[in-house]
Amino acid sequence: MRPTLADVAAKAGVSASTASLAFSGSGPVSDATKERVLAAAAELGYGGPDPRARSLRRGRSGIVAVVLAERVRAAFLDPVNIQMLDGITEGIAPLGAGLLLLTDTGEEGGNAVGIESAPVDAVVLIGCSPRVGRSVEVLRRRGIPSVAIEGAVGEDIPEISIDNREATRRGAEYLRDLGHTDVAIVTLPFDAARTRGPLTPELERGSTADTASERLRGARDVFPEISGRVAATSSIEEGREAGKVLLTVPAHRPTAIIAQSDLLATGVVLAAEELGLSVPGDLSVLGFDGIRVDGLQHDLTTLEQPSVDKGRAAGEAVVSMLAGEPPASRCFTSTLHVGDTTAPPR
Amino acid sequence: MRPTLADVAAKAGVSASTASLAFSGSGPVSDATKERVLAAAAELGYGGPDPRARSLRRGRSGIVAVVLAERVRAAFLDPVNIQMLDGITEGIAPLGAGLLLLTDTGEEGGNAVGIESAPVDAVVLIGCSPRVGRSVEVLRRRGIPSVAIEGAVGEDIPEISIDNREATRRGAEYLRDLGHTDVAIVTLPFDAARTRGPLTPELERGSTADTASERLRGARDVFPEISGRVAATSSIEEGREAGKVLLTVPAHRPTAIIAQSDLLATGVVLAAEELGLSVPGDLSVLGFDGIRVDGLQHDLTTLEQPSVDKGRAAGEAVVSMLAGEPPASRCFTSTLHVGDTTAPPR
DNA sequence: GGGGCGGCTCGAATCGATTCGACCGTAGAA
DNA sequence: TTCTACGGTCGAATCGATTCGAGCCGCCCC
Repeated sequence: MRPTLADVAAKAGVSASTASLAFSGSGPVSDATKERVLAAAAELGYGGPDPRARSLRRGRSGIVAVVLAERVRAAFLDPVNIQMLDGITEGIAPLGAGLLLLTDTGEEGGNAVGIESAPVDAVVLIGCSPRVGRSVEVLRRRGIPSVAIEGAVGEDIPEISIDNREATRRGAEYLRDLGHTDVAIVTLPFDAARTRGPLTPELERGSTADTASERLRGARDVFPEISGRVAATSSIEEGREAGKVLLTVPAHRPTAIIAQSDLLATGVVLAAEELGLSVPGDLSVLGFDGIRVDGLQHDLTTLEQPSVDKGRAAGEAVVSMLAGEPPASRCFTSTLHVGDTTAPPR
Repeated sequence: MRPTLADVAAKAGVSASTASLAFSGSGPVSDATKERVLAAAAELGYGGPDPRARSLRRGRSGIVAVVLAERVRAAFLDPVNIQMLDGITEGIAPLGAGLLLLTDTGEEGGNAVGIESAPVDAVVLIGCSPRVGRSVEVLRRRGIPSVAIEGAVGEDIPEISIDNREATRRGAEYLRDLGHTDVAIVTLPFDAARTRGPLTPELERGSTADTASERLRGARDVFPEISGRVAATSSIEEGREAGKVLLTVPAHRPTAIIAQSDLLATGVVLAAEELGLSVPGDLSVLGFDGIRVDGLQHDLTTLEQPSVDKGRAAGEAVVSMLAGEPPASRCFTSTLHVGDTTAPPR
């Protein structure tokens, strides 16, 4: 058996309470006693108070969960997510808590630790679908503060978002003002199944992804008849594929493409160039996010969103909720960055 | 007060033990009773057993910690780390555990949850310095299985590594066989302070980074007099800066540069091209890792290491240690991938 | 010398669930 | 009819630490 605090206390000739005081540092303990306890601990090979017991008693575990909508590798492919993660880290810094990575991939398999069974103090949901509703209900019951970034999951949980629709509209207006009328779109996936393919009314109607829907609405505000492709995820590769399909219909080739993420936009640019089209000469491309895509030769025209701020806001939100303050949603605004991937149509 | 299992049991008219059985599913409970308990729980707004209490009693928390050597954002900049993370996820899948992200950034500040105070079942250290030695000692005392990836941290903790020295040597030999004699190197940082600058004997001597040291040795095996620059981190930007410095000394410009990571190598390629040098015509560049750098026009000549496998092996190692099996180290081998960034010198 | 006060230490309750062995009633077997 | 077996339930101990109020002791001051 591994030694416990009680063993250490016994060895040091003090009570368990005193030994606890000696370890936690707080509370009045004479130096002599403290030293005796520490010595006893060292001798017994005691590794300090068990975090499990401590967290039960204290009611805090020092862990904040981050729930991703997709598997870890996929999520981290997009720098936006990493930036948000970084922001969250900053936001919860006063808590000194660790980040527990969880994924919202359908039901939890068997013994899998999910949102419901992890000893966490708070939860940040990133881009989660309403599918997590049931889990969120459990969190509410347990009184675990939760915040959602981009994704409405429940009434009383605050949401950190951006002006997806308005931002996209501004971008679309910019394209229109340049003279574009023939515009296509490459969207993020609409459902949990991440169906790839043409943009159909069914897909739109069955959408569980607010971000994709809102950005699409913004585009429709300016180009009501816009059509396009739905990507399976936010990646350069997906963008390239979608771009190829959209651009190899010469009869009706668009003069501009709105992509719902910079990664997708980058893919579209690459697809265009592979097809011998010049950007922005033959094709204008508008992105979304404002990340710097490593290696892309262009300065993407895009809607810059404050990813790190979003993460930080989410972190700060759970901190204040943990402190008993009421939850507060927050909406950031994006700004149009005009780069060199947009120009008037030929 | 939030309801507890006892409250639910009372409401349902059963004992706490029976209620527990009803929730955990295991154990013989009549359907009628189970239903009554669940109904009582629903009525009371009970959110299921408290994970904290459960983990204390069971002795397992369902959480595996991953300790990174640098802050989250920095670590995830390098795809190698993400790949390893993904591998770890696969490796520990049978555990169904969540991944707790922790960083080894010096001492733990105040209330910060560190390796020592987090309720984890196992720990995977990634590229950590011996600085974590003290924490590892605590883990040993607590009997928490630990594994290190690339970084010797203690005698009895198994290490998952690759043949850093031999691999680099093979790469260097390849360069030598191509005819290069004037070769420089861009290394990963040698110390926790991440000092950037020229490669000096002091830096080398004070190294706490095995990976950088071993790869350097491998290069020295072939080019004993090799000199170069130390980067502050593995990134394209750092590689570019180092490359610029190395290549703007025309009097003694190297014909080949060995970079200790693909990100650094990419930066070197970009630096060369910015200076009007052609790769591989004027300069050969050798990388390390075998990641596909998004957007780089070249097919990097590099030493491919099995990152995902490393992560998976680490995950499997902690799983087997958790099952009581003795720890086992493992060393993978890297293979030279010849791309289009190396050629004989002019 | 007595009262009071302050600093340290101790007991005991508590956090919330899990689990093992005991117990009970009934049904089937001998 | 009695014994066995078994499904179902309950009590009580346990996991390991924290915390609050009480108590003890010594010292200072009147």
